[in-house]
Amino acid sequence: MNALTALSDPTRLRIVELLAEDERTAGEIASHFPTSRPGISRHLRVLREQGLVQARGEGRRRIYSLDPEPLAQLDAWLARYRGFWANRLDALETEIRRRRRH
Amino acid sequence: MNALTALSDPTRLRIVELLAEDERTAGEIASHFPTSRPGISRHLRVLREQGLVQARGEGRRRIYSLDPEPLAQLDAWLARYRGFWANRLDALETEIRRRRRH
DNA sequence: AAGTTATGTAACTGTCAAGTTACGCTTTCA
DNA sequence: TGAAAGCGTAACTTGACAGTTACATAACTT
Repeated sequence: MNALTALSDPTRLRIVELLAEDERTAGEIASHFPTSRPGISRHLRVLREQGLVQARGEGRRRIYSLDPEPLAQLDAWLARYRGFWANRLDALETEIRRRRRH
Repeated sequence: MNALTALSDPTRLRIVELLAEDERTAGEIASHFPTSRPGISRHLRVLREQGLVQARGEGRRRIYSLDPEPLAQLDAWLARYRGFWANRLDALETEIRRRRRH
């Protein structure tokens, strides 16, 4: 559940939200925060290491995009406990999900 | 998204999993970890403060149980991005969810 | 070629949180 | 009633991490 540790920082959480909208360069991302650019660079590194984002180089800039895999994992983890706050519609969701697992 | 910070610690994550099975006393919980009992006590405090667990006193012991609310919130947050790893069945889920919001 | 832009890394600092031991309080039991 | 059981809090230590400034590198631009 590495997504949890990566997302526990509010800045990184926000970065993920930004990248969910659209991919962005490191600079664009940094411009959304009061934090210095190197600081953001390190956050991006953490997100990369945890597999939450991917970076591809394009000329002198690096374009970051979201990699949903860890989020999907987190979602799967949560699904196990979804019964706790379930109502009928949620039960249906769970059923769908269970069935898809084949 | 306070669940994220609370669950970023692996011990606390495990505690939540334990309490998802069944409610337990502080001592029972602590017995599952190498950490000292006071250490666990502090983790429980964090979980309490973030609303993830509830404690009720029963004689000289405290019985902890899971409060799913923050997990439900986290689930709702994730739902916004579920499209990223979606297939058709997931799209149906989203639709259900959206509709329930009334 | 020289300067500027885009980005990452290095080294340092300060804060916070998780761990420990020692202690205190309340409840049970012999 | 005194001892033990069950928990929590206090005070301290230590390690991790987010933030900063300074520097390095690579790629456009003129």
